[in-house]
Amino acid sequence: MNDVARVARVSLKTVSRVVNGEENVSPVLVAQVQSAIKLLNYSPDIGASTLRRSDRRTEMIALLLTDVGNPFSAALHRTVENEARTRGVHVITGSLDECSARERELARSITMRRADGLIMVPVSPDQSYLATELRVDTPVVFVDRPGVGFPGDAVLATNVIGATEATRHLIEHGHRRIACLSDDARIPTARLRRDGYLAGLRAAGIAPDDRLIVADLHSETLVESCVTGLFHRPDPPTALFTAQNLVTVGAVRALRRLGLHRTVALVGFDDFPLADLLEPAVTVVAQDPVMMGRTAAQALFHRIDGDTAPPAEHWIPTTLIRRGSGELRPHTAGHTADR
Amino acid sequence: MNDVARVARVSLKTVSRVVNGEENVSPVLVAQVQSAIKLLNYSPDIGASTLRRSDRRTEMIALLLTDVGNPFSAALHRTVENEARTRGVHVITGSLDECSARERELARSITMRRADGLIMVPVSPDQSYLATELRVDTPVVFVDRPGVGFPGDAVLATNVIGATEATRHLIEHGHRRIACLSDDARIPTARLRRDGYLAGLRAAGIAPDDRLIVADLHSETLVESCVTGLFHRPDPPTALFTAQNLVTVGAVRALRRLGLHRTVALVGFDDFPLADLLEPAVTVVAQDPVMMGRTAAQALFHRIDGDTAPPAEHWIPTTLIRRGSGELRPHTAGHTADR
DNA sequence: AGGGGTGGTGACAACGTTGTCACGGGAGTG
DNA sequence: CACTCCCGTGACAACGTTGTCACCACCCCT
Repeated sequence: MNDVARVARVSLKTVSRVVNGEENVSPVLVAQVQSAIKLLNYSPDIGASTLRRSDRRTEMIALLLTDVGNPFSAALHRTVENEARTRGVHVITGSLDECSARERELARSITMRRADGLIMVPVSPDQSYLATELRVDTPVVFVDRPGVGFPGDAVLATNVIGATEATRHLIEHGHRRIACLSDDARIPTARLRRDGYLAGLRAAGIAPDDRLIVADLHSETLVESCVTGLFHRPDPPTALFTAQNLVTVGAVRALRRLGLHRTVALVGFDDFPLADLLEPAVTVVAQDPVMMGRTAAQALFHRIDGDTAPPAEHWIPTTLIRRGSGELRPHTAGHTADR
Repeated sequence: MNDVARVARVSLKTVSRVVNGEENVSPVLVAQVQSAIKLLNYSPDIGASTLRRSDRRTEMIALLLTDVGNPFSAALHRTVENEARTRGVHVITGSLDECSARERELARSITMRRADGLIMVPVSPDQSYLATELRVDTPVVFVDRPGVGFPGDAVLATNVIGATEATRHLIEHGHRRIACLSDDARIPTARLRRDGYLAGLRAAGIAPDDRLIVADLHSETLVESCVTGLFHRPDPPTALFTAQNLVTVGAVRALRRLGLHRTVALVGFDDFPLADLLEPAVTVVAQDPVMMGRTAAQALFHRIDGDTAPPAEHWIPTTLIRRGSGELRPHTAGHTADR
């Protein structure tokens, strides 16, 4: 910028004015400065600018997801990016992998980078550390799961309602022995979806059977062996409710292998690409990651713009999508656990 | 930092030394400074530090993808992030959407943020603008497609070889009328894959039939209507080679609708989740996004570390994965009883 | 005892930018 | 004609850091 000023024969400040499009600079000087900028390939340094400006905006927001490679996270990311783009704001992302240490580490890093705001899928059981870690007045929006111990808006899917609806749907199709398979029980959404499942059973007067409720299925192979185990027991379920994406896919694989995919009903929580092309197509309770991302971004920008209302919860409804697997009726003929 | 110095009763510089873990500070002062840091919740400002340091590293790299929401991009992103994480570097991403203007816009923004390096899937026909846009000595690595007009390493899949292999595979299973469906012809990979297809035909002495070669299928509905059209003509293909992800999925949908999915063979370029669970499971030429991401990141960091060798091309091999759809033999029932 | 390290510390300038203030001059007002 | 006002411009300090240099106090040599 110094060089530009020298070449354009104006002061530093005038260059600054031109670069920032301020008013009250004579057209002659504007032209001089602009041609000097072009001549020197000058590019302003946003970091230095941020340092000096009074508002201290970096025009960057941070987005901490479970895993930028997974479809739900990627969809969120894309929506947040779209929303940020309209404001000329950049998104800087990180994958947490359900690891608390990683969450703190990234929060610290975000702070050192002075992001204007933070959208996160909280992973550790408690976010109160943000109070000291984060710079004051950095707004935080939690997505998918509520934050604990730190005030921030939350954007949440209707997990309980959706799971109840899935369960009721299966019950309405004649099932009474419905298994509930979920991933890591420490994840709040997993617990809420199981609660919804239990509520669905209760509403129909069905006593839950602990042997049909399995948690901590955090890998696809675990899901497969669990499902296989269920159907090698005397009193197998006639339907499955799978409380997460990867669990659903694992269950499909297992049922396929057991030859039961046209026999055992299945409803999954969270939609996934190609669910409609499987045979049978998979009935799911779909979340709306686009709506969640947009809502979160808009909430964050409101806060950045100075909204100081108390933290709000935004509930994004889920939708039951009937595709076939959830409409199978229970088979009365003896089950065929192959082999 | 000023406050910390005051509270710890040391100079600014000593605080800096402690924060950066420099040697030759007496343990007593280190302890004083650290407790002052804790007391004040001090967090260093990486922006200010970057501004002053002689190396000017921001510890951020930029990653420009076609769309962070699409599985191939998301997989690349995740791998690059992993690689960057080991070096304490952040990744800042952007989606280009095959839009040249967006590419330039983001390149400019990256420059203003002074990213240490850039990994990009080039979208516009020419990247020579980077020479003036980018800060000198900012290394660039192109992924998936070569860059034009600007020197940078390139990490490329073996598109031609992979497409030839797919075509040969179909020919070996008895097909002679093989359609080639690809997306936007302006995308280099689309052209290369078509070239590979043509080479495969040529090697087998099969004359290409222009009516079986369709490009610019940039939406799934377009693919569906195209496939439908192909099979309503007198001389339909017995096999399809689809040159991209979404095209493959569109073709699966169309074949399904026509009831031809067990009749017409299909090989797709680029793998996708659940391809193995469709019926028939989809044979693909799989790219290796993990290897591509890792290679790109490593190449970039080498450059950042000062490697000044001339730009290199890294070829990442593709793999034919036989799953069923590509092993279907041509049906003789139809018009031409070839066999 | 004197000379040459070396280890620990701080003063100060500088990175690239913008906020603040001051100044000169021309237009508008009484 | 004097007074005010505002417009266009620039000088200067400051943002939060770190590189450079200088300083003092010690220790180890001869």
